[in-house]
Amino acid sequence: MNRRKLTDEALGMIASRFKLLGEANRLRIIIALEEGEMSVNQIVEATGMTQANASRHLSSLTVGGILRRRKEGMKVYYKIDDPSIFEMCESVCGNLKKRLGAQAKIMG
Amino acid sequence: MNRRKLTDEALGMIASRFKLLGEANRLRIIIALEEGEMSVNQIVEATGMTQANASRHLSSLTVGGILRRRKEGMKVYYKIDDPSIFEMCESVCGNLKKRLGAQAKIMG
DNA sequence: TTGCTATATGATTATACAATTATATAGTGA
DNA sequence: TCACTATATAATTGTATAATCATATAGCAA
Repeated sequence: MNRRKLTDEALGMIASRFKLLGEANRLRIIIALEEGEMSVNQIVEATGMTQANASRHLSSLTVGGILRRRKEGMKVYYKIDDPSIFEMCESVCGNLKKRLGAQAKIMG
Repeated sequence: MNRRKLTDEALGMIASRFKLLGEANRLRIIIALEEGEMSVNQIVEATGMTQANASRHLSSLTVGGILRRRKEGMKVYYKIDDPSIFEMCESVCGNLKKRLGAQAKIMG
């Protein structure tokens, strides 16, 4: 494994992580979980997604290391495992506000 | 426009921004431009992409507010317009390292 | 066992989008 | 004008993936 290869691999991993955040429904899940741990059913209710769809997204977020899964009896609870994503969301939000503000200025 | 609608719209915008970063070739462009402004041809050489493909990605990065475009004679120069993306990349990198480190530990 | 609840997953469809090829546009000089 | 360079874009193709429906699995209770 040479240096160039490593760099490409790392790049792919970084891209994957961003891609994981690049979906409104997954962001909905993350935002819902900012309050704390929730069961799948609670997440389904909070986000308005179908159970199957929520389950799929929960799975990819967990594999991607953003969420953590805990099973208790019949229920499965998810929570944020990587709080740094909130900083990133804030960073994006801040920048969007700035851009929108600038646009609003242009529009008059 | 009610509050719920606004929230969905904002969510979509945030997701779009993350999605923009969720592509290895676009990250390649961004990393190349960390050094400073470059012409399209320079970017093509630096990243190894085809000219057409690079142009497409440059366009979406510009529309998305990440790059800025400047035309000078026959050439078009691009540069980073939103330096906050570097913080985000660092944040992701840091987290990946942590995760990989933990994995390495598990593997022994 | 049967039946119920909670979650996950297989199969399918539809859509988004990255990559490529060929071509168009714009700028420059002979 | 013609030829050349630099960049953008239309048309196409292939692939990834989000959403849905139906079903499977697991845990619990009667």
